[in-house]
Amino acid sequence: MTAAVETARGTRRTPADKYDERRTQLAISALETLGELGYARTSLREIANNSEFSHGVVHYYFADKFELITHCVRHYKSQCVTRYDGLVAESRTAEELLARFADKLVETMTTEAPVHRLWYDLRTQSMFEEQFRPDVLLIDATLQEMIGRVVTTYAELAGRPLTMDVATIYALLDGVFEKGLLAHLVGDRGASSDLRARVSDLLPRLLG
Amino acid sequence: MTAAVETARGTRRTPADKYDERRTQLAISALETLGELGYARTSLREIANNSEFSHGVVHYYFADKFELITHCVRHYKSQCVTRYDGLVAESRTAEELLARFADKLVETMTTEAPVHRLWYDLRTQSMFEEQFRPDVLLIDATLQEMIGRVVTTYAELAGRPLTMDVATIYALLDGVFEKGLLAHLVGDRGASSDLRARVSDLLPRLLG
DNA sequence: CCCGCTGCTTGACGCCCGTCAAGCATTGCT
DNA sequence: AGCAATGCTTGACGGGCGTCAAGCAGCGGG
Repeated sequence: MTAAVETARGTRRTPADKYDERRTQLAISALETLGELGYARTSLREIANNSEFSHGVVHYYFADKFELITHCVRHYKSQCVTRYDGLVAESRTAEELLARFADKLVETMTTEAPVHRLWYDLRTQSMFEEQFRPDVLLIDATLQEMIGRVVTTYAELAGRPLTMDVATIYALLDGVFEKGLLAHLVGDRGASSDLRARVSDLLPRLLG
Repeated sequence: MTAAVETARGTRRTPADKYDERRTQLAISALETLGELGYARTSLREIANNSEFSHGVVHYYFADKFELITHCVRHYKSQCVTRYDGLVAESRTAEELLARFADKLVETMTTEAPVHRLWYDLRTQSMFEEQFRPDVLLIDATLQEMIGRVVTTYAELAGRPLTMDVATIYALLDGVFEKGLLAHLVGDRGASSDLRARVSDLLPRLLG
């Protein structure tokens, strides 16, 4: 089984690697299509059309549509976990962290709007379909932890304690971000500055 | 045209009334089905199955699927605008208003979960599909005004000014409610008490 | 009493979906 | 060089969808 074909002595290019690579490649194509059309209107044929493969290949790498989408959201998660870790590690003052965090939120809202609306789409789907819940809840918890690292570092730099639990803070920021994203997508020019202002106003209020 | 059949002298039971009545009746059936299955999985046949009519009747009262769904969301809006007006008018102290508001949020989250997840579903659909945006934005503005009436009254009763604009407050509460709804739907027993606690904690912070 | 209109059902259409089997092309091993 | 396994394409399937046309039932007006 698993006839490894290591070219030299190193562990290079096993068939399993190729396989996983194609799965990820298809998952990326799928994420792009899903981000463009949304879950309801995305078909496997459309995903394949937006890739360099034909529609039948999906069933070579995935058992069914659900396994593909699951693989997609896991890939998405692996990308977004570390999105704010850089500015958390680098910022030296609370004010700097807050400014950079707000800027990053605005940037990701504008430049990665499709993937964010997809996230909200899938999270809402999980309210209807049980199948999605494990992955959605895991990603939601991961995002919450990410936000948690930002705000606890912010509090430490400010030398003052947080007066709210991280889960609630995440809910507040999520509401602000979702409102901003919708405004941005419907063409509201003030969406970016509104988001920045709201985040900049909100975080200082959370300190004791 | 429009041969009115007023029975007595009053304006009673014109054919147009019957027509609108059926439209609303179908819209209610549609809302129930949509709340159960979500937008992506709801078909016109399924809607008709959950009503007392057959699948063809939809096209007698609505031009197409989109017109039906539009009629649905408008009916939904007309129901929810006044949801909190009672407690706004009746509450005599800020504390009473806050407690009743939090209770009402919890109650509506638990007893009307399907229609709320449908609202989040449609709002997310509007991020992808332009057709939905006018109605979604109008409902969102209506909900925001409703929340605005609650919090401004709350501030007046407390004798202290609001230190945040209504749009931002709506975003915060929406984030808290959406998180609560998801938790409730996945079976989290603490969802209700969490929502109540978060709202009870949040509103006092918004006063100067 | 019968006719015609309104309200609803039934059935059919073309389309697109997820899925899968069969076959072709390419690669890599012996 | 020849063969077998791998990787991908093609085409077909059953089914569900939105839509719509034709037809039936029941009621009200002449």
